[in-house]
Amino acid sequence: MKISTKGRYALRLMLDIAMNDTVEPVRLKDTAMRQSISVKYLEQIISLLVRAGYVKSIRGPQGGYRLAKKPAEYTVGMILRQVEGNMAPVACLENDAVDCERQSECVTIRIWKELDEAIQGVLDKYTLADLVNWQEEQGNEYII
Amino acid sequence: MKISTKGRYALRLMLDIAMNDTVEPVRLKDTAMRQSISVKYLEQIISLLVRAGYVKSIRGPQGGYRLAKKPAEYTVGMILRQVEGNMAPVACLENDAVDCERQSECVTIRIWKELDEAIQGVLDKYTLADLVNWQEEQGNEYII
DNA sequence: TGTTAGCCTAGTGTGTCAATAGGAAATGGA
DNA sequence: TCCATTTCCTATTGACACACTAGGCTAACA
Repeated sequence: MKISTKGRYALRLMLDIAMNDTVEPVRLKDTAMRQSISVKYLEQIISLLVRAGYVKSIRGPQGGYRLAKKPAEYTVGMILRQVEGNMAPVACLENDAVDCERQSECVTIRIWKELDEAIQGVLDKYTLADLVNWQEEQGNEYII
Repeated sequence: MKISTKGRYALRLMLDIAMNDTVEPVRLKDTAMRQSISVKYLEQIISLLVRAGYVKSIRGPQGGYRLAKKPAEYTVGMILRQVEGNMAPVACLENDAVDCERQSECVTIRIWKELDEAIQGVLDKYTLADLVNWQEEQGNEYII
């Protein structure tokens, strides 16, 4: 029951882009430095976000990445679901789940359903904008 | 972000014992039949529950397993945490976590903390007794 | 003393995780 | 036009966990 590095890094990556998008787009090289994650690994993660249309890329020198929309338009859940796949705690709650033959007599699914709702509830309650605000409130002056 | 079969089976196993504990203790062979899980795999899972003191074993012929306490005294979370290890969504929230060097500037941890509370909240809200009730309400007559 | 149960440890195939590696393609500047 | 920079794409790899299976041992009842 763990969120993988891919999911956690994706969130930090999106936050890093949100916070450093100035005149120039954000280069992965710089994000990699700031976040202590390899460029190569970030490339893989961001390709998922580009394909989803969450991030726009600009190639060549002075290229980089920009958010496609405003930070407030991305919930944490949207980002995690994009890179982690489904965030449901059991497979039978996934959209494309093959239905389980025990489903009719299954009572544990009630727990999993409520758990799923609780998880998605928290993850969709916050947006990138919230993270940006928190980061600005807290200790960001130290980093500059 | 998935609960493993070990966790899911443990819950079904405890529920099965709770529902079939009569004069004779519950044999794994029977649970295996009812739940469509191999005896060998159930043995491994139940050994974790015996060690935790959640289940008492009786050896020899007419042996089997009994719950050590009443169904209402086991929350779903207790059972899952026992076999799955920690149910925290990120490693840095575990009891014995080595502290992360980025922790002071980390804002994503606020999300993970709230997520963790939501998860434990749901899992500790229900007990085995609830599952027993649900099972009795619903379709249990079909199985008999 | 044999059968029936639980107890214990080892092994195994499969897959995912968490990266690293290498090169191709685009683009702006000298 | 060439070069440096940056994104894009695919392959590979080591480690580890997952989900079991297998085999033998021990306790207890009849």
